[in-house]
Amino acid sequence: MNFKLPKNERLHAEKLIKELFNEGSSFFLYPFKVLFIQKNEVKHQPNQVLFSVSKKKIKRATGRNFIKRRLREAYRLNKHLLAADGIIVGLIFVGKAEMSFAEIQPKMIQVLEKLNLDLSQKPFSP
RNA sequence: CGUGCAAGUCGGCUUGUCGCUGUCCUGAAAACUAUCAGGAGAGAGGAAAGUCCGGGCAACAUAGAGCGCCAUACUUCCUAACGGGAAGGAUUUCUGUUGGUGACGACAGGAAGACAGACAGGGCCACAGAAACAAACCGCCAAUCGACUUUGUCGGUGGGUAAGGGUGAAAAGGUGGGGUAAGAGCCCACCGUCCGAAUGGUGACAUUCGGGGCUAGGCAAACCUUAUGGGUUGAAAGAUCAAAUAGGCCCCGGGCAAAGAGCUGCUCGUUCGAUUUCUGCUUCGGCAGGAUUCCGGGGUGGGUAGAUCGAUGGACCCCGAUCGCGAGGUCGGGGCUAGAUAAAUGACAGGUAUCGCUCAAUUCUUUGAGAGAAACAGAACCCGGCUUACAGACUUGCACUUUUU
RNA sequence: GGUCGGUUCGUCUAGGGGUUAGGACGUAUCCCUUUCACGGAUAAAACACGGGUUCGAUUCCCGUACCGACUA
Repeated sequence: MNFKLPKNERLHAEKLIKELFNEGSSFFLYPFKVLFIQKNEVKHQPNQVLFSVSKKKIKRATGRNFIKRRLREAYRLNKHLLAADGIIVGLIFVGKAEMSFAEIQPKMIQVLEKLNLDLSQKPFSP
């Protein structure tokens, strides 16, 4: 099983990020706000994911780095739950305190399962 | 041994699995960039932080001078530079000893500070107080006039007077003596202060001698003056390469003869044209070329997304010698030590060092087990400082307490 | 990343060295009214924090914390 997370599976293009925030669908699942959009022109290509932690919620840069690393780790170990189909996902951490990996991982699994369900219900996204 | 203060050093170590970002090597595919697999080796700090100063670097600007604005301000030195640092000076203050009737001084040790200028100028100094810069409210004093209970007291007049009172943060040099109607640097000695000279010191300044009677309240961290420095903007600076789409320009081919083009958000309307126009030839029927407009193709310039450089070998680090009180300088040898860009150092499972807590054993200070604690904090072009945050460990020096000798 | 500005009652603000820190809305009490509202009177309530300059600091200077604006 592929546990890698190279650069082409992380979202870094400014145009796609703007599109995600302006036109993507979203839902809350504490401690995350999840944004997602499915692009037809990049179908059957690897999914791209973006992690973000608010400066308002976590004041110290050290704490933000820890959260982002744990999010990345949780996604890396569980990304097989989501079919690779050109899905762009934004994971925004909205919790107030730092969380350990043992707390984050079950939440990440819930998020990916819910995302899979939503996408299968409406297969044709704009 | 313990506690406190100051200075300095360090800021856990390690095994396995799965991952992230550069570098090098090998292989695959490809031959412009770029991709994949495997291996080796590297991968946050003392403050990376705050962005408070200084410099490198880059672009732009730039005749000279002045005004303005900002910053700095004892001296000498260090440095690429600094508002940083070192050494020193004076001042203030604290402690101890000591001299003097006193004002005050001497010596030793410690601490502190943005420490130029208040006879360049204007300004401010609330309340209180007579008066806040050069002052007569109370008081003191002799003279003169008047009254009375006549050698004194009271009141008036024009004067003298800064010793005393009270107010205030601050009241016009201070102490002691002489002097006087009372007083006053009015006079003397000393202390302070100012001016000049000599000596010592690179200098800030110090010491000694002589003189002035003293003319000088505070605020410049308010305006200001003097001296010195500052061109502006910051790596998202700047340089190079460069898709797709839509414009610009050039070339080629084709269509058409008014079908159109411009103004306008759109309609109406309006302008140009409507014998399309211009040039040449002409047998006057037209023909050729160009312009305008539409369609298609090709090229080219700027430039967006994006990519590369800038950008990590440097005022670098370690060791030794040498010069200097020191900050630091010079010489020699060795080393290469993050380079990301929606932004890399992580996750999980153990072992171990440190710290106390609980339980058990025990030769009574050790052993074993258990559950914990472990700070401040994340490079963003790079350096030199400053400031702020910080669990704990170690080294050195000083002070104090207790015990033993 | 860089450059600037601000912090005053619960809220919005004035004051830029001088001792009661002012105003509006809000809050509380009383009056008015049969009652409520309106109106009137009174009261409580603040200079972000730590140093420094000064006789004296909300004001001037330095540092810290927090908030905001601009810059592509």
